[in-house]
Order: sequence, then C-alpha cells, then structure tokens
Amino acid sequence: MGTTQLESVPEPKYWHLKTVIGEALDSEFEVGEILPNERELAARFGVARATLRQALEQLELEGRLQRRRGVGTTVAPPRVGVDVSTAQHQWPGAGEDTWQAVDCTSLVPPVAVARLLDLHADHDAEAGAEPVGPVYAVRRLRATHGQAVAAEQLYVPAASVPGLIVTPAMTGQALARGVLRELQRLPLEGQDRAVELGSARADDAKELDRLPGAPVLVVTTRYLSEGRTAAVSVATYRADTCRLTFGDVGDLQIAS
Amino acid sequence: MGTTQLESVPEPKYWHLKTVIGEALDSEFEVGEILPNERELAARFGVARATLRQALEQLELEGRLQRRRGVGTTVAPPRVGVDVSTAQHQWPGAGEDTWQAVDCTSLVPPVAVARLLDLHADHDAEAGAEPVGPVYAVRRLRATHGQAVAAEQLYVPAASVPGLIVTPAMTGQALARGVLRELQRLPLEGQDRAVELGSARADDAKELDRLPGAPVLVVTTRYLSEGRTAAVSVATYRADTCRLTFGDVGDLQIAS
DNA sequence: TAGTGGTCTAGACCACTCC
DNA sequence: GAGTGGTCTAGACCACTAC
Repeated sequence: MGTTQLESVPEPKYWHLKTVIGEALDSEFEVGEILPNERELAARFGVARATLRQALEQLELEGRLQRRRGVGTTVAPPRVGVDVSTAQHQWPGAGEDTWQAVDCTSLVPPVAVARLLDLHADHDAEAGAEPVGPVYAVRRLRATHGQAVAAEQLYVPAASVPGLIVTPAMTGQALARGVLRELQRLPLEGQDRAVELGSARADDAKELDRLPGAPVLVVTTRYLSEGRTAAVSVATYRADTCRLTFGDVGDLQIAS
Repeated sequence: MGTTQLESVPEPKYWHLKTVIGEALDSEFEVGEILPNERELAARFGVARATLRQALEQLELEGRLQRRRGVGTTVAPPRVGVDVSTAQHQWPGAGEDTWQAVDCTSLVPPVAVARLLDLHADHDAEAGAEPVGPVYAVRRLRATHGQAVAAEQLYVPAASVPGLIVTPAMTGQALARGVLRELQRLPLEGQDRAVELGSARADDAKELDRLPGAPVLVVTTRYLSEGRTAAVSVATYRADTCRLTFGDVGDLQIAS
C-alpha cells in the first residue's frame, strides 16, 4: 500500500461536468440567459458532445436548464409551485379554476382506468360484474402564467351524469362543459390521489410543448360519490417546470 | 400533392423500440424474468447499442424495467404504492412507522432549507433577522417489503427541541431518536408538502441502491408549530419503484 | 474469468427555428 | 441558409457481479 490513493471512486465525467456547469449557472448566469451551444461547450470542456449532453440532460431533469431545438439552451427560472391539494373537496371545474376544458369524446378507457372505475367502495368487486363500457373522456389543459403546465384526461362514466342532454350539434368543448356541469350535481364524498413519474405520450407532449417521452409527473385522482368511483382523472404535469404543492409551501424549491 | 403521405412525422427509432419492447413485456415476459443482454437485443432489432439503451432507459424511467450492472435487465414488478398523506397530523417518528432513524449530525443546512426554516408564519421574514445556525440533521430510511424506498434528511433547529439533553457518549442513532422524541412534545399545527422531480445525490443513491443521478421524487415537508416552522423534511423516493399516494388508492398504477 | 450494464468517443445526418 | 438541439452509429474501455 505504498501508493498514494489517486481516485478510489473515479467520478464519471458527466457527473463532474454537471456539478461544474451547475455551479457556473449559480454564479455566472442569469435566468433566461442563453448558454454556448453544445459543440462549443463540449470543446471547451474537452469531452465528446454525447458526454456533455448527458450532463445537460440531468440539469434539465432538475429544472435548471431549458433546451429547445433550433434555438439553444437557456437557464430555466425556478420551478413553478402548482397547487394540487384537495381544494375544498370540489369537483373538477367547480369554482374559479386554472383548468380549461377543450374537448370531450366518448371512448373505452384504458384497462388501468377501467379497473379504477370498476372498484366499488362499499363491496368487493365481483369478477366480470358490469363491464365498463364507453365513458366520456373530457380533455382539459392547465396553464399558469401563460405557460401550459398540465394536460388532463378526465374519465366520466355515463352513469355519473344521468341528467346530461347531448345534442348532435354540440361541439366537443360544449359537451365537455356539460359533463363537468352535470358532475357537480353529485355529492362529492372524497377523493384520493397518487403521484408517479411517467413519460409524456405524444398527444400530451404536444400540448405541453415538449418532445414525446419528456418526464412528467402523473397525478391520478379518484372522485368518490355515493360509495362509487364517479370519475377518474389522469393529469400529466411537466416535471421540468413544476413543483406540485399540497398546501401552501409555494415559495422555494429544494434542489436535489 | 400527388405524392402519398409516407411519414409525415417520422418516429424516432428509440421511441418505436420502446413501444415494441413495452408490448413484448406485457405479452411475453413475467415479472422478474431476465431479458437478453443489450448487445444481443441491439443486434436483434438492427440498431446500435446506444439507441437500444435510449429505449431501455425510458422503460426503466416508467418503472417497467430494472437494470443492474453486472447482472442484467429484468422485468420490474408494478410500482409500490407508498402512503405520503398527512397522516393524523403526526410528527415524524410518532406511532408505528415505516421509517428507521439511522443517524443524526449537527450541520449548517443548505440555503434552500435555511430559507424555509427562516419563514415565520405569523409575520414577514425580515431581511437578516436571526441567521439560521447549525441544526440537527436526522437521517432516516424508509423500507417497504424489505426494499429501501426513501431516504430522508430531517432538519430540526435546536430551538425546536429545547428539552434535549446531549451527552458526548451518545451515538448518532441515539441522538436521532432523542431529537424525534423531543420534537413530539411540540404542538403540531399543520404541515405542507411539495413534490418535485430530482436526481439522487451520491449519498441518497447509495442507500437506495441506485446510481448517482437516478430519478427520484423529492418530497419536501414543512412542520408548523406555534406559528413557526419547527422542522423541515426533505425525503427522496425512488421514482422507478414508487408511486406516492395521498389517500387510499393504492391498488393499481396508471402507466403513461 | 466471463458476462453484464455504464461510460465515452468522434464522427454523421436530421428536424427545427430564425433570419 | 446558418445554427441549434435531437437522433444514430460502431466502435472502445471500465466497473461490477457471479461463478
């Protein structure tokens, strides 16, 4: 053991790069400022472009950079706190809302959603009991400060909106509003929620101004009424720009 | 316009690969089953290994695959639902808990945490008012089904645990338990919470059995007592294996 | 020691934005 | 058309695991 310990745990280059660039962002750059392009940066640090990109990808994942094809890489503003709390036990669309209903179609829900809609809170789900048919699928978008932050698919079985009158002349948006309005007539008993990491589907990505596969936070909400699951919402939030809040923290982000 | 529309939006190869492999996982593989190695798969699909890896990375991000160096790529089990709800307004460590306190040190908190600790709920934070000195930093680990799912750093100012008696002979773990015990003497008025995407720091990664930079869900909790922020918790959950629940959904995951 | 995934290179071409 | 980030290739070597 006469040798000096050189690099007992040699740090990957991209990890070191990430640290160096991250520190430079804090001290030498302003929010919105544009960085040198990738080829320039790679040359400056003496690494291959792919290696540099690995570092930039991490920084983008952490919400510190924003990259746009054809434009460049800019320093991202701090993440926006988006309230996702069970606000006053409301149905979606009730009260003043940051959501905007854009469309509504009728479709057979994905199996995972169908299973959630099948679950009855008051008795065991019997195998094969009442297969879930087509449901209303309301499409909504959420914006904050002029920026689209989330796209939602709200699944509402026809049974949950018995009073809904559908005319052939109705546009998708009018139908969406009608479904939301009727939904609010039901007594809302509770909701439960789950958050997980996902990657944006092509349609969500387009509306969130991201590339397909971009990381998103998927918030699944089950709305309970009269012992049943009256509706299921699957909302995808931009993971790079959003911090989901369940209360009133709202002020600062904790980087990791 | 006499040409047939060929590929108006040519799909990237890795995106197509991800779809193909994802479907194969559903139909041809069991949970825990080991996939062919990356060189083999790349050859089979006629792409470079880097391209194949891009597809595998996405599937891992979505919690559908698990990759371990030196071992191989296996089909991941469905994500575990982990309850993160504001359970009965409890202090950390109260009641039966899935958390295990492992250590406690005294340190100067990161600036972001310091700012959260500075914020007083009952009056405006005056600039320069009472700078935050060293705080107790309790380290805890959370396990489910024998699997480590989260690592937490709990920051507790000494002012929040005035009754704590520290002896030089105390181990880190004993000190951690002491801090938690004293914390529970304070009246807990509320807590608020935020969830965002991050990447695992080296120490967290090690305890979560992941590589540094692995995607994690960072849950920041502020504990309020007597109009002050009595403690701040920063917990990092494995994003690949966890689904955070805020209620009692718990049964199924919605893939995206 | 053999086999795995992780890192890295030095190129190439493509899709997009802006001028 | 010039410049950007996004995709892709065909290699190489390294770190880790298991036998």
